[in-house]
Amino acid sequence: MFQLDVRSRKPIYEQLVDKIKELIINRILKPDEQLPSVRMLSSQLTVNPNTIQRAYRELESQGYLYSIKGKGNFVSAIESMPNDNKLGELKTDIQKLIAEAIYLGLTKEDLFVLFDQAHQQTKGDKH
Amino acid sequence: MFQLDVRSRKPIYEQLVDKIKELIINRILKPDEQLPSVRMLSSQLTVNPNTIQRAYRELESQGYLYSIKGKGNFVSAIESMPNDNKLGELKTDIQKLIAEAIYLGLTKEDLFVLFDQAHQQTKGDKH
DNA sequence: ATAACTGTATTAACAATATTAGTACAGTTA
DNA sequence: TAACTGTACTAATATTGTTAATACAGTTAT
Repeated sequence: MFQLDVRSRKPIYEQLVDKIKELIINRILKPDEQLPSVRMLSSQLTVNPNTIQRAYRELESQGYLYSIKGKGNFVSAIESMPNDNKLGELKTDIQKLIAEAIYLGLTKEDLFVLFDQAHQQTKGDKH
Repeated sequence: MFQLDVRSRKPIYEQLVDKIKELIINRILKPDEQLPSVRMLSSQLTVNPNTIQRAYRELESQGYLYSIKGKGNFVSAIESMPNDNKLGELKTDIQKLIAEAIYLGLTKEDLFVLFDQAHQQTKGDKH
């Protein structure tokens, strides 16, 4: 399910957060779908359970997951997410990267392509 | 010249890299312009010289600065930068963020606004 | 040539953090 | 009750960011 790079400078729990978030964004994991349990995933990835739990907790605080004690961790419905400031912060981040990319030669057309590709990923399996 | 947050989880040298890169991208620092010396900036910011040097070295390896021993650190000309892969990596990063933002409701029009704003920043004082 | 700047390198020490390990407790389900 | 879930806590270790002190090398002006 996951490919981790234990030698990376990026912490394992952050890699996990990124990967899982990606699966949710690309609708591979659907709302209310259950994630692997902390212990199962930890043994699959040969990583400490605490590390998995930390990733799940982080995703929960970001609104991508909700957890029920004794049952498991589940994907949040988009509507139930704290959408308010999150999109604004993302826009700020995107704008910074765009500014840098423009400096290096990015055109408006390039950006269109990126949008369309991203759009396909996130909505591709909607129907 | 800079505002640092020593209590941030983000390392000081990374904050420096980001700030200086921003000044270069927004053409506040022009090509071949000299940056403050390692020791001057370190005493201004009350930060260890090694930390400043690390930021400069990082920016140099990214192609934004070049350094001459005994003279100082200077802003690279855009033409002399290793443009090749850098823009490609940026595009990948941008696309990831856009995908996440789309999931949270970003529209194509939103993205246009971001582009235009970024474009103004980077080209605003060109004439 | 000397003085006073520049960048660069190296070593040691400290603090914060990521990760592992082990254990324990609490809720759910069959 | 048994076996699964999440959660909490403490301790030990490894890595990394940061500081500190020192030294060396190139540049520039006097």
